[in-house]
Amino acid sequence: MDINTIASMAGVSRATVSRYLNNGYVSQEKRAAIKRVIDKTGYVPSRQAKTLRTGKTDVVGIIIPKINSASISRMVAGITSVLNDTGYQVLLANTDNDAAREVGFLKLFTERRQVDGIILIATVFTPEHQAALKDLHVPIVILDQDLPGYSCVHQDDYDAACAITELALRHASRPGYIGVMEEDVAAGHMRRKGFMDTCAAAGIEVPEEALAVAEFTVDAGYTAAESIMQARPETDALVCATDSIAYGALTYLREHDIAVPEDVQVTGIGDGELSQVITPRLTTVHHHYKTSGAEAAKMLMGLMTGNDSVPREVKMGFEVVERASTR
Amino acid sequence: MDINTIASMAGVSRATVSRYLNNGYVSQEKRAAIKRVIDKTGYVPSRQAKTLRTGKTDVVGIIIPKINSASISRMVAGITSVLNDTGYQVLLANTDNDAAREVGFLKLFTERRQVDGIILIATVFTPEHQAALKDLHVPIVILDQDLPGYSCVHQDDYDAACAITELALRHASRPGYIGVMEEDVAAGHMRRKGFMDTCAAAGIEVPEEALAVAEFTVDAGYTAAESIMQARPETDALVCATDSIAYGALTYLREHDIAVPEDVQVTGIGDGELSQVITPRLTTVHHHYKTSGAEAAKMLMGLMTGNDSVPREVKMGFEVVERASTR
DNA sequence: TTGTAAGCGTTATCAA
DNA sequence: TTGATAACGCTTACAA
Repeated sequence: MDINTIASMAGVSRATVSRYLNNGYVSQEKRAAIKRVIDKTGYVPSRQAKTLRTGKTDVVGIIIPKINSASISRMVAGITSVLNDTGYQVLLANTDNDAAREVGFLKLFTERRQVDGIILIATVFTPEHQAALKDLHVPIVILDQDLPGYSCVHQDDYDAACAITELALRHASRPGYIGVMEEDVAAGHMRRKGFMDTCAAAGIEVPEEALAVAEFTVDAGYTAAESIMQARPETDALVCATDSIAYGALTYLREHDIAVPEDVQVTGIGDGELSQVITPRLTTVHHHYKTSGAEAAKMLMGLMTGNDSVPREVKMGFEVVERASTR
Repeated sequence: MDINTIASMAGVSRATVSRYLNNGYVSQEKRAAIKRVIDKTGYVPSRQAKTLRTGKTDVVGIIIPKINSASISRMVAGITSVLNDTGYQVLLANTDNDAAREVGFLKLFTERRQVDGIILIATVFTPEHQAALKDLHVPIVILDQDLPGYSCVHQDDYDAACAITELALRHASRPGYIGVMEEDVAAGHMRRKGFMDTCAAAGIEVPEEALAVAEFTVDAGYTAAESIMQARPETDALVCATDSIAYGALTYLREHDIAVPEDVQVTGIGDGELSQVITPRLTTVHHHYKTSGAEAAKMLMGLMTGNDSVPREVKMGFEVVERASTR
């Protein structure tokens, strides 16, 4: 069932059918005849052939480090919600936290000309990333990370960390910090810097042993809290780079009968669905992850349609959510 | 940069280059010459053209009701982990819990011949689903639901519900149940049936007001727990169809100073990452979601390569995880 | 072992 | 407003 079949059944040339399918420029009679045949046969044009001819795929590639993460899945939900409504489909690449694979998919998508645009949720940017980004010949939007020179949508990590640290410092003077790797500029570097700067501004010097680095998991949060509390038992606040890490810290403190928030305050960043469910309910920063995904998708649409060709950077707002894990 | 360019640069015909790219049957010299040219130019064959010619897309479509759900994202992670290693790519369709869209994507994927196979994580099966499934001309695997006649991978929902209910009944005689819609055979009907049958076997009659139906969310769990506890304050156990619902129930009980597990026991099903983090740690059933996703992907691979053409049903095992929310 | 030639199903250009 | 005709970039008989 191809365009030729339809054309002959409708008694027109295939060029006319093609016009019917696309712009228009077809007389009423022919239009009706073609419509009738298509309705009857259920003909659907071949995507591949169209793509081969036009170069447009109507697919956008999205590259993510991990799917089963609360923040990332919220961003993906935001992306798909706007893409669904615009006729684009989503090719999903999950790198499993492997930065090399990230570059691999970047190349794959563009070399094979499989996508009209890309949304990249990255953690680190290696020189290989930079090179691959340079070679891209489709528009790209970086999500959740701020890479100068590229269109991106990201959280206000520095200010969020400052705000939550300030809140913790209202009733604490010996804070500890559990962060993630510095190479992750957004969640690692910026949040840590926000914490450190705020402490410094308050005249507080944070000793080395009150600083820990963890993975993005509950277990890692547990272990990091343990190491800080053992090295410096007088710690009276644990500021954590993510909610998951904070969950782990809370678990450690509870198991060791350290009262939260009386003895030690705990804060997170991100505001996962469960932060208001754990005990004590977690004070954190609400980030608009889903909205940022939608924003990125809209921005990419703009770039793909060529309306919007200047790179823009969108920094999302946030809200401090004060709950029971701080005083 | 197409196959003709490479051919003429290497001094061979494009058929030879094509052979080089695919099966073989090329002399050593030509092979070397072609390799040199390809290495130098970085030529990558066009996917579209290949697909147009061969009909194979090397893409599998996956249809899911929701991305930001712990169980679903674990299944997707399992799927992508095996697909990544086999050279297939993933076209992702998120229906946002809209069953009509589910059918829409099913049709879209196959009519456009965009995928070589489909994995469907569905909740309900309407007559439209059945019709669309009939019309499919690519292999499909149903994940997390048992649809007779089709290849599927699903959890042992009935036995899991029985097991967890039995555990709760060791120290309870007036249990309540918070389920999800019956139309969802796996999570709705089977789990509820497991609960009811186990109660009946224990000689317990569960009154109407101790039965609630909720959405798959924490908030819905809270509300449902509220309605049961108000209608029947002597309730001494709340068996919940999912962990999220159980989180909500725990929150309600805590806010109303009802001791868990002393006054009311609470159980979930699914074992999300956070179930061991909340207070009290949740007794639940561990389902191997990620593994089931991987299993489904492998099964689909078998169907697509034509090795495995008989539909198979895989029922995953489970483990009861006894923690602090039961006695 | 290699080359020629005929498609795969579209869209776009150009005349009519 | 319509219809030939030439691509788009590849694979695969078939013949050499």
